Amino acid sequence: MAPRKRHLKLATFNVNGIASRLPHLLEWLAHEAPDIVALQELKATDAAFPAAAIEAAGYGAIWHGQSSWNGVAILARDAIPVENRRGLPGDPTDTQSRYLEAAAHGIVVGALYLPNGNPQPGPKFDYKLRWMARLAKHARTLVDLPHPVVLLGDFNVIPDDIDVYDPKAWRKDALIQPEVREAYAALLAQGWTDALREVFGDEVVYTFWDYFRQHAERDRGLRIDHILLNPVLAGGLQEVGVDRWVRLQDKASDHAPTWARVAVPVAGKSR
DNA sequence: ATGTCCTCCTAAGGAGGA
Repeated sequence: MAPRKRHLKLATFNVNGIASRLPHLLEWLAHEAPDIVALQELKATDAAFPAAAIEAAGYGAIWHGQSSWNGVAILARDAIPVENRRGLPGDPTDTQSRYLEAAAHGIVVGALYLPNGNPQPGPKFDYKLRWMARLAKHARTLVDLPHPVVLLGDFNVIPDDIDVYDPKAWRKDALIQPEVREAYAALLAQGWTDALREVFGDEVVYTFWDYFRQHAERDRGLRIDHILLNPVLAGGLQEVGVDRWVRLQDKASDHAPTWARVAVPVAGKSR
């Protein structure tokens, strides 16, 4: 008998303020029914997280908030994520809420909001590079696990020139600097599969459009929200997508929900 | 160089971040 599999939709969405984006989030959850969701830029304290509304929508959640900035969460449809860790190891003085890790639906989920790093050069860029080094060190402990692992979120990295509408316009930006691209490439080289690039091949796909000059309407965007699969999970990659309709709504976040559909063996039924 | 949107602080716009 063939091993039984089930399909899971894994998504990441930088909401740019959970308080102002809650209606969009709930509409998107109802419409697309992702199984696992990583949220970034909650811009809210733990107490202000709208757990009741999200639970009413059918999702269990864990979150790591912070006043004004940052803030990440993991949602699971009809399940409560089991938390593994909050915060990346390697710097006890780092107080920014940017990493949360949990198990849900049989998958290890590392949800991250990588530092923007602008202006560059400067202390914020240095922090970005240090954070990426810490991420790589931790990711190394996850990639070869015998379980499915996904590392997803707003990476604030433009991996290649195809991932930005105008590389020259962004050449001084932290998201495109050679050190940042090299750090991202080195992370992938551990054995992670960049799900969107894997499926899109040499086709352009964006996940973020800034608020200036009607860039969303004109489709002048960046690909900076990424979904990385370890080898166990990459074998089941089926389909990817970006829900651009969410970005084109009124009062939208500057990011669109980005997702990958994967097939995973049902626990205990396959070998 | 510019533009736009979100949050906080605290009562009206300004600062800081992206």
